[in-house]
Amino acid sequence: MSLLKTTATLIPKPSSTSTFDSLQCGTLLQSLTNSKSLTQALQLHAHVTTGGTLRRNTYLATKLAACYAVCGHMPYAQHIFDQIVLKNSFLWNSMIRGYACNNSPSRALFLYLKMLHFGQKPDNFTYPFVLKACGDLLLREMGRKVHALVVVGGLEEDVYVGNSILSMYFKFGDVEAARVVFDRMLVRDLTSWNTMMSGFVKNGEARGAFEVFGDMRRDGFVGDRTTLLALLSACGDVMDLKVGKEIHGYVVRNGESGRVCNGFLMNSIIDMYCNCESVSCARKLFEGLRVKDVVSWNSLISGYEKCGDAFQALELFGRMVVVGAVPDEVTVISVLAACNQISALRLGATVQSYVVKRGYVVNVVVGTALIGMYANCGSLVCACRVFDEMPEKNLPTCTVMVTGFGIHGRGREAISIFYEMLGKGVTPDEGIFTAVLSACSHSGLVDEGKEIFYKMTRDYSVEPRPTHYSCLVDLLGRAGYLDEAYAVIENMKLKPNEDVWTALLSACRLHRNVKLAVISAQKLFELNPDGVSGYVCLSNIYAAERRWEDVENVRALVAKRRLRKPPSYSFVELNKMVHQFFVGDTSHEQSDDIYAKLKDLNEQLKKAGYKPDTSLVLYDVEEEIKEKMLWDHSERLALAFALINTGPGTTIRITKNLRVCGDCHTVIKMISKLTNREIIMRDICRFHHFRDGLCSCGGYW
DNA sequence: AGACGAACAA
Repeated sequence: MSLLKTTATLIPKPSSTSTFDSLQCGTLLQSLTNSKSLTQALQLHAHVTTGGTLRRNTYLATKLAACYAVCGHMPYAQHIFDQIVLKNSFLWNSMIRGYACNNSPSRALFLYLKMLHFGQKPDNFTYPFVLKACGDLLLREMGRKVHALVVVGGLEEDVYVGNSILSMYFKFGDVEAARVVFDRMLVRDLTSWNTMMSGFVKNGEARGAFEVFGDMRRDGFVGDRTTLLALLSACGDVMDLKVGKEIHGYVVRNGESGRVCNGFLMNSIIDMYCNCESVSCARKLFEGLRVKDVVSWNSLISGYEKCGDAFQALELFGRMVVVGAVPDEVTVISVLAACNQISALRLGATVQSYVVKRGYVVNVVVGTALIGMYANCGSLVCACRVFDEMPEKNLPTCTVMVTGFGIHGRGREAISIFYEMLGKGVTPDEGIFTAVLSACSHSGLVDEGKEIFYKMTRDYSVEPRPTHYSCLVDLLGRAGYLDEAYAVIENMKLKPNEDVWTALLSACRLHRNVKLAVISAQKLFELNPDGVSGYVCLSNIYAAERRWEDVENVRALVAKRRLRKPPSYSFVELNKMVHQFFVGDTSHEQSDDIYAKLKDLNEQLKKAGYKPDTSLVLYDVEEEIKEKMLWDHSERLALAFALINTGPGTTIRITKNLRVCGDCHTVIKMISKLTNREIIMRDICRFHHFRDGLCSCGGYW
């Protein structure tokens, strides 16, 4: 019997016979529990079942159930639990622990209530898991009641129970309550301090975490790995690279002792560097790691993605596959986000088939990332397919779908997803209101949008943020209700931010209202004197009125403040490769062909009646140069490249990092007719579907 | 028999 051989040393005085007595079995089970050895537990289970030993011996059965519970094998644990008539508190506690620690907090609470019902008194071993379950389920009321019971039962001095209470309040986001509990604790250990620190960080109060750390040191405690983990994530949150580097140094210096060194920490340091936007430091550390686990790869890939370097993220993913490291769901999520950034539709689709091929479950997070990728890369059809096929949808899932419909100008569908979600009893948050309001404004659904805005506070007690006001202003402004939009701003409870004034300013451009434009521009420049897009917009407004002197003044202001437009660029994907073009880019290998194509197109368009709108060029140069500058725009380069390299009738997808300019909009409309192509263009605001000389946005963008 | 512990979706 292999079990005897492998575990014989664990038993102090092995019996001379080939069977264990119950005490020895119990001791053995204890050590199996400690080492979480499920396979050996199963063997022992089979051994003690023969001859009905288990049924007769409650002591053994209890130990075995506990062992299964700790190993996370709850069906077996439950099976044995059900057969035991005399259940002691150890058994109850073990079962509650098993469920609480294995993703079944509601079952844990159910058992806890059953325990009370059967008259079994909860003790200091019961409460930590009950509190954990309340925290995980965000059951605030129940959590507070359990806390009260702890106090009544005189168990609040137990440091384990106290720490669990702290942790629960942090999960609720109730930092104040946690603070009060902590201050009243008579006994505190390192875990208490660590729980405080990580609790502050999790609730977005990194500064508080640093303060707690100071108090901890003054109280004579020395931190451990967990302390460092909390500090590292605090550094990342407030972008404190200096302290982050100090911790890195500390870990390197103390690494040999083994007290602080492990992979967890190194990965955390990579993550910290990325959050501080020092990806090169993260890269250096990553390359030097002897053992790179999947989290190391994920940390750096997501770091590149978060810092906006999607190409590096994808390259690293490629290398990961080549060296034979196995990506997981988290990798896939970051890679999809990278595809999303650079509109790599075909590549993103390949990632989806990879997910299917590897047999990964498309869980709710992966599904949500897929929807976002497809919608943002221009394939609403694929986005909808993923959405419809998802067995489980949550709030973010609906938010990306609503956003997806919104940016494609399909407001009605966006609204219906929103109401469908409300109908299922999901509580809406700020984010989904932003999504649905912006969808309304892109589709000109004024009444619907206004209604939703007022419902937000009235029916769902979500207080509008500046972003909601900017959606509302955009909604009213685009539709031409400029005075009403202005009134909304004047009556705002919060201070209007840049976005709000920008929304009004763009509406003024659309409806040629100079008076209000000047007011909004002034407010905008006060808030952000260096934001060049505001000047561009104002200059366009003056140009449309042929007020050249004012145009000149704006230009002079831009020159005086030494402002430059941020570099504008466009992406286009060909054969799963994403090509990036900057303004006036000549670095592409097909550059000559591209410019020849554009010259040719320009001539054909002029024959068809195209007149370049050079008033949209902000720089003070000659007409001829202005016209040439228009034809240097990145979206035209990308378009010409796509026209050269794809067959007739192929849909072209282009993505631009800024707003598409008015002249390009006209040009692309005409080209769609001239070449008989469907051109789908994404800019910073929304999608434009060009077909047969028309655009889905109807001129309102 | 226990509390805390890295990467990921709007």
